[in-house]
Amino acid sequence: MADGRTSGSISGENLLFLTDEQLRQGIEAMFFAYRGFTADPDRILTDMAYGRAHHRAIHFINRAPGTTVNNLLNILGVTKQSLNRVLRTLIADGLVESRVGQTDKRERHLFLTEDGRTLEGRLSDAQRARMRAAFRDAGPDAVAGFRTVLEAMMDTEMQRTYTRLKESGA
Amino acid sequence: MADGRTSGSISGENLLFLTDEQLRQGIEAMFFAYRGFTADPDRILTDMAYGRAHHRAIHFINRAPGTTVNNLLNILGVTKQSLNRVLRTLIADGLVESRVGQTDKRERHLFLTEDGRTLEGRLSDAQRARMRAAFRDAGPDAVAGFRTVLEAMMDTEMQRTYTRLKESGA
DNA sequence: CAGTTTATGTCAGCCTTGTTGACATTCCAA
DNA sequence: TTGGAATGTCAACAAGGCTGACATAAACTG
Repeated sequence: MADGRTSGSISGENLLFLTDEQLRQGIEAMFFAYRGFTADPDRILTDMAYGRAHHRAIHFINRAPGTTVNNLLNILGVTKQSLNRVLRTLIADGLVESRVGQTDKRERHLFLTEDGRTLEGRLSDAQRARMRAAFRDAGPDAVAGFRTVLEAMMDTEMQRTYTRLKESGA
Repeated sequence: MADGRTSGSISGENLLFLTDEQLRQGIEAMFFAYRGFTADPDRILTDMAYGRAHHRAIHFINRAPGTTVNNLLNILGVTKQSLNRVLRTLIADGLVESRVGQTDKRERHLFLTEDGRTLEGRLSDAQRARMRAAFRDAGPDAVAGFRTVLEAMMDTEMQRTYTRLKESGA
């Protein structure tokens, strides 16, 4: 199967979109598009002393204010030690506030400060601008397909996290 | 506009797919899906002493055998120093062969060895399997939309590279 | 055709961000 | 009340980005 020309052509249906060549194009599209996806916020971040990891933390703290470190860990899929380094700098720089939980004092609840929200807005605006342009160029049907495929590419665990965030949103 | 509810609702058309909330969901879908996209090859690679950078190099050398280092640099969008570290280990381990150009002796042309092709197959199979499952679940129309949006998300320079590769393919 | 400029690739060293291991604090249940 | 589980922090290391300095080959220029 490694170099078979079509991988799903056993059936009689029109499965030409499942040929290895089509899949490879999808893989490469994913690779190049992700670069574009991160390019604009990355540019903003390197001007300050931050990286993509800081952006991710800021994004999800903004999305779910008061979230715990542990919850953020599950969303981001990194180790707590790795996240901790990022959080430490964000807290030290006054962009994130960490409050000890009142019911469970082991927990730290995370919030963006005013400065944090300002930076979040800058980063979001940049990233959304590109996404908006892409969505508008592609049209609503293409966008629906885009999201369907992306969801199907996630692990079930990620899907659940994604859906939970989605539903908490609007 | 940073926290406006809709960003494109000036027009009378049905532009509800361009609301900030929809864009944010697209952003998060991209984030989670990319994790899934890289998860399977990553697992294979960490067993050996390689990382995602090695995978990318192997992928595109396989895609365009005989490519020069400089060409690969443009495709991957990293610095030559960064790529060089990866190439050096791949060559040392006998997965990639580097031949001095005959017309222009400054150039090095890159090829996968037999072992290199074997690893490439393993990685490709893993990544394609997930992509195939996602494509099949989503169906051909969704896949078309997926690719349309991803292409619209690339910089024009990347789009050109992507298209060139695509057309050289089948 | 000699000297300079350009193209290409390599080496050294730094930074971000991932990893594992060790540990302090807090909570809860036996 | 004490021992284990949960939560978060600190230290040290590895991968893979980056810039800067440099060697060599090719191309250009007077």
